[in-house]
Amino acid sequence: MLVLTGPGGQLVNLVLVTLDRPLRADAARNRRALLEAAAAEFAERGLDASVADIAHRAGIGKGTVFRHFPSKDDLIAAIVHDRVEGLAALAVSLLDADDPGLALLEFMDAAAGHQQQLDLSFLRDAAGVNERLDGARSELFTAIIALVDRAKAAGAVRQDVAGMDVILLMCAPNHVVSFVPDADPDLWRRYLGIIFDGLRPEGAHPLAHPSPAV
Amino acid sequence: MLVLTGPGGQLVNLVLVTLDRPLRADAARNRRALLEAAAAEFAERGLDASVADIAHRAGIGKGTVFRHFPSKDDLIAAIVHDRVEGLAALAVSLLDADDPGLALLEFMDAAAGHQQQLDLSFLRDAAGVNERLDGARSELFTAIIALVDRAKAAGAVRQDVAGMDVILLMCAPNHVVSFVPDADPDLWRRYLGIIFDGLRPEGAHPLAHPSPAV
DNA sequence: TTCCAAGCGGACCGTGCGGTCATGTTAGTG
DNA sequence: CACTAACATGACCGCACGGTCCGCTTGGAA
Repeated sequence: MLVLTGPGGQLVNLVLVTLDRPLRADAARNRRALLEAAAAEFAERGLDASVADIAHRAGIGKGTVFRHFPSKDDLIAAIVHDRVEGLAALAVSLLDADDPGLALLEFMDAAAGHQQQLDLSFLRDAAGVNERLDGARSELFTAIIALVDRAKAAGAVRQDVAGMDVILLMCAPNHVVSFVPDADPDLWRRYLGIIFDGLRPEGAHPLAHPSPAV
Repeated sequence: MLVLTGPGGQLVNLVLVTLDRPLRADAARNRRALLEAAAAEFAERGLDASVADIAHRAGIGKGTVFRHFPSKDDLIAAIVHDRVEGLAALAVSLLDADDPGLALLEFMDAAAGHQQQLDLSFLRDAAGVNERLDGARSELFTAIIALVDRAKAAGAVRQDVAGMDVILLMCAPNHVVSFVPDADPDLWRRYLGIIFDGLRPEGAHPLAHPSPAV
């Protein structure tokens, strides 16, 4: 980052956008190991896992972590970006499935499965910090909303449910399961089932509160 | 705490159980302010709120906090104990309501409302550390299980749901809502509605995974 | 009014964190 | 080879936290 003084005295930040020179072999290897270790560590101990532990797990020095990512938040954002992008691609691909209701269920299933490895709390914490992440996130959100709209049109989910509801509720199964120690790794499926049943039209009771805006 | 050396050389800890001498007037006042401030701070910033901030909010010194509670965990446990006890009393009182289904819904409503002010994550974190808390918690759990059993017997909730499911799911609405910034404080009611609909017998689909043990 | 145990408070300590930097190492080009 | 830019490293820094401690203040019984 180059910092200059512009006319009027205000600071001008010129961010040198990654002119993606290919990484040296060792650097690329370390970067892969780092991302993998960080994902594993975050999955096991949450976002509070220390950079030092991550570096150790990756078999590299702590300084190397900060060579690849300027801050811990950027490291988190990189991992999250990958997941969000993957989920968005899945959501889009499910948009032309035969059964819209099943497609939505399949998506929520995959989303919960991914979250098992990384809590989605970044959606709250890492919003606004990283431009690329924000883009991927809104791409994911619009795909989910389309998925929900199709399911509603097909009568597979209740009419008073909105895309945002699914976005929020897909975080619930794993969170709920995190309370039970030594839980079966598939336990979240039970609660996804219950929650999805709550989204179905049969036996739906009027909701007391409107859905929040995206 | 008195630490002695017993026969064989091992340490013997004699915990002087609170021989509840009445607190001096100022101490009682400070203790009330402390508990109130801690509850508010934890509600706003989570369990990571610092002891120093809590003390400042209560208008007392940091040392005073540790005079009343030997550690931060004990402070948390005290607050949690109160809430758990309150919820348990409510659950028990709802056990002889006319409509078992409505009683369960009412309980979950109250539970979610309380959690709005204090995440229930203590159930995971503070287990095993505090004996009194463990007692209150198991009291709460058995009351909830009874509540669910009554609702099942009345046909108000699906047969394949267990008490533990409700215990876990009652944590979900507030967690889900925590992702939306500046959310309406009543938004959790929407998701409680959806989740409770998922517990109803109408439109229930078989669940893939059995309920965890208590 | 006296007196002291109970209570108070904030300077202080050890620890672990995210992040930096000067120095040493290595991949890859010629 | 040799040579350099890219890269790796871990000691180090500043900070904020939970928790301690000791000198001071005060409630309340006599």
